[in-house]
Amino acid sequence: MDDLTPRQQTILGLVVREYVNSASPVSSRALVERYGLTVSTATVRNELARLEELGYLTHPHTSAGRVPTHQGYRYFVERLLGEAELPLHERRTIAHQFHQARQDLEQWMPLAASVLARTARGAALVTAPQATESRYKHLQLISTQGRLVLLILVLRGGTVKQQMLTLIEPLNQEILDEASDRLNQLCNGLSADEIQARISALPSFEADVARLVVDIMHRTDAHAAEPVYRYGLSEVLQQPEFAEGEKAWGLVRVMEERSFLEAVLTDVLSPEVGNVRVLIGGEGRWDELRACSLVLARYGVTGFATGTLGVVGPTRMLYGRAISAVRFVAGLLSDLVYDMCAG
Amino acid sequence: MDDLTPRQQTILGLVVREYVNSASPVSSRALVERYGLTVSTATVRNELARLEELGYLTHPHTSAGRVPTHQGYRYFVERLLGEAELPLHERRTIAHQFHQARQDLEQWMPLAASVLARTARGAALVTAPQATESRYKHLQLISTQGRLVLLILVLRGGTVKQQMLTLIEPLNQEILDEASDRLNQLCNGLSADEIQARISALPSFEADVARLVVDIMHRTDAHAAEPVYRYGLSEVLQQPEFAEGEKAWGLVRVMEERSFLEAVLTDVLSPEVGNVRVLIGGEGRWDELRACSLVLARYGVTGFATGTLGVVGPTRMLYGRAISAVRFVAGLLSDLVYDMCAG
DNA sequence: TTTAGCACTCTATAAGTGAGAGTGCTAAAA
DNA sequence: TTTTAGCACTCTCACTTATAGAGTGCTAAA
Repeated sequence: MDDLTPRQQTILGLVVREYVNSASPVSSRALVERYGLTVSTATVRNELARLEELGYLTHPHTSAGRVPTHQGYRYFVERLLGEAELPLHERRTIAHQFHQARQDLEQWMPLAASVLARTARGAALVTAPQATESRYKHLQLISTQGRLVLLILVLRGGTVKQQMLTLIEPLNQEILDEASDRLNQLCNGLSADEIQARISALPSFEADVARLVVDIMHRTDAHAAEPVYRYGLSEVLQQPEFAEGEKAWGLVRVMEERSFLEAVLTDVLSPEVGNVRVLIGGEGRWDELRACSLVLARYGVTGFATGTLGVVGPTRMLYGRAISAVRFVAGLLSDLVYDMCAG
Repeated sequence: MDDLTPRQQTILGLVVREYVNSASPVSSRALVERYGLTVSTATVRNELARLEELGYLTHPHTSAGRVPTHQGYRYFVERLLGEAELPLHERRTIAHQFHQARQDLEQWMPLAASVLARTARGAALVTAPQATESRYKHLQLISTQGRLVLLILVLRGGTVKQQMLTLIEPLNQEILDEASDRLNQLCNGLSADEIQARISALPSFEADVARLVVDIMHRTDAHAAEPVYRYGLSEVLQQPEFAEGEKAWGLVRVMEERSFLEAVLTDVLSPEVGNVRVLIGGEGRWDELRACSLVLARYGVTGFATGTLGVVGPTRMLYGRAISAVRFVAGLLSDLVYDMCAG
């Protein structure tokens, strides 16, 4: 993968841009006319042929224009796309929306998804932040009726888990309060294993509750089921490349099938909060995603709680917008998580 | 809409069944051969022509077989489909799965969605149960860091709301506990408006918290944002009728766009828990849904908390399975809600 | 190295053809 | 009166053929 001449870079960039706009193969004439190049179409054709030899472009057929290959998009994303930010007014609007929802934890995720989808013009995915290792913060037992008790467990990082609990014999609220008070004092800030180690010292009812708590925390750590927020799938499916349903399956699967998303995420993103990553056309590993690109990032605070967010679209995607939108929203969410985690 | 002769009913039923299986227009010969009718194809043809005159069937073109119209499906669903239940072994399997998840509140909804989708062979939608009028049950204030406090509000019916709260000056956990204890004693079982009426009698900090609580409860009652659980969209999109993307838009929209779903639900279902309702081809009111049918039901306990669930698929849907699956799962969820609400 | 010019290739579109599926109608049979 | 056999008719589907146009690749000159 030798380096391209400046002119080749310009032309590759223009082909990508033009193709992203028009959704149809780009001809040498279109490039010269629309972008006012100072060379002739023949020259452009020579360069296009060279770029094709190098693997950055293809031909759907002999007499069609050029279309970027995955490698072409990759080069575009990594070398030709600056670190542009979203325009100031968009950043302002988004920041404002998040500021308004600042207090309302449950709004963060759906808001992030819808903002991301609209800004990046793709389908957005956001997973709730998940503590690296869950740590006990607070427990509440609420008597419901007879022997049914609602257990509410708050973990560090703001995760709240609820579960039903059936007692062998009815207990009134005061006894429940005493038990939860004792557990709260004992377990504050501990991990599942640390609580486990202390169970034997507890009276029988508290021990039962503690066992359940440990169980919930283990399940949480195995990140079995933090919800995924989605938005914008229907918009993306209207793109011409998905007119025949088959092309869209991979996209719908990654949006819907948890295990598939999980596989892609663990493969593409490191567990640390870091840079935005781009997965183009499944990158050889996921054939269903041949027609899609994903722009992904982890947000949150490494070591406390992290989540992921991203944009899914056709490979013919507005990478610039998508990347800056993902970066910006990830930053906002990280700030919110930071506020929560510092405590 | 006069009544059909028994033979016409039989034939209409067979056309629907055969079309649902084969996904292509049904000819008179196919009916006679595959279902061993004791009349000739010509007789069947006469009946088919009559059924078409009456509006139950159509012709894609002169020399194609018959396809049911929306009216045809409607007649099939209302008159020809018995009140069949799912086979025992499926009911057992499903009941078992719910029994296992009995304790784990957060699992109910996703479980219901996936069971429903698999059983009814369609895309499933489930909304969390929502109290008719939310009633205060329990409040917890948890100090996080400095002036940030996590407020957890439990409502009757098992809804848990969480929200951040920024204090003017830091307060330690004991003071917070005292405040929440006082509010818990005062507000237990009250509605938002009843709490509102008592705010003036409270000391300033408690009053602030109570105002926030009232706000949250009002927002909840306006059912702004109870989550919707989905499952099985990708399967449905593989049906031949959605091969060209356009037909699928309506289906994807109803699965994804909250406001659209809301509109359909309020139009089709009464607020009371009741029978399963079927919406065929948008029933004239939603053009986007021309190619889809919805099988919907409300579950829960009228007057306490209700939610909705349903199956979305092509009009060429297994109505029998879908209806019995929706009815069965709605029953199971209602039982679970009943257990919660009785307290 | 660039460019003008031109032959060449391939698609997209339309039009035409024949086979086959399935109907609708008619007239006879039950 | 209902059912049925028979047959003409219609329309789609798959395949072929023809044509126009877009866009390239190559060659030879600037």
